[in-house]
Amino acid sequence: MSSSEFIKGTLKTIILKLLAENKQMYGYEISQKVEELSASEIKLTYGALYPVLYKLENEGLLVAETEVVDGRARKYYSLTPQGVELAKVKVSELQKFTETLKNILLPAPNISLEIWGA
Amino acid sequence: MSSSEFIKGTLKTIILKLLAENKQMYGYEISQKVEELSASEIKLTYGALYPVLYKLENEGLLVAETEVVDGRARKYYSLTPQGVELAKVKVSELQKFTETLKNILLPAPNISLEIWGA
DNA sequence: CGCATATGTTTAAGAAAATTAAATATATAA
DNA sequence: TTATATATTTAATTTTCTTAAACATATGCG
Repeated sequence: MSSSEFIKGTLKTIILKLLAENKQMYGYEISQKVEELSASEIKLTYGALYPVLYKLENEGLLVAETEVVDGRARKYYSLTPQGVELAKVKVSELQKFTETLKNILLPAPNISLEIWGA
Repeated sequence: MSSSEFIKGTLKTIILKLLAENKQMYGYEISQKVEELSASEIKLTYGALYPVLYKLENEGLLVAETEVVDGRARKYYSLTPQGVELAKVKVSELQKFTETLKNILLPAPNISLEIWGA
């Protein structure tokens, strides 16, 4: 599994967003969901995903609950109230950032001389 | 100066894009331009900006030329032919990524039952 | 039965990248 | 002379990601 280099810095927000929408998800499910939503463009590495989940849990933004399904352990994560609040803020900030980025990536407008009255 | 956490991973591409458009820029100018284009949302830290410039130079994507202007040294960077090529690729990739990100951040569609023929 | 594949989590070592902060240097305006 | 703006460099620390492996189970295929 390899991920787009661009995802750096946005992974935390993506996880918060998915949990805000799905209430309960486990790590593997999150990675599958991101792959699905991105049409396979983004493939999370577990080495990146799980440490972020632990960190969010440590920060009190997520709570984990382990369940055994089909003989395998699954750790379901869900947002705490603080997590819900932060998800809103971060998603909004990231949306704004993508707009900004889009503007930066736009071809620079050709300043025509007429603007200057010429 | 502090930057948006989201810029991580995209800085290299932003620099390539600005140089593709402006032919010649120096570090300070790049940081000012990004701040301007982002309506002050993104403020590059020099500790992040300059090492990226050195790295791009080492990779043969940029060439630097020092000039003294008003008694102060300025290091102008411009793209090498490889840099020009990479700029095209990276900008295109990042544009695609922002579209993907937008989709992920979109509210999840409510799957209505009628889709299933109910 | 054995093997591959899919499902799932954990974690360690190393590399890459960013943050923070300070040092160096000059011009100009107040 | 003091503050602000311009401009680059770089070191220490922290954060984050990549890569890779280990551990564990279920299922489908030949």
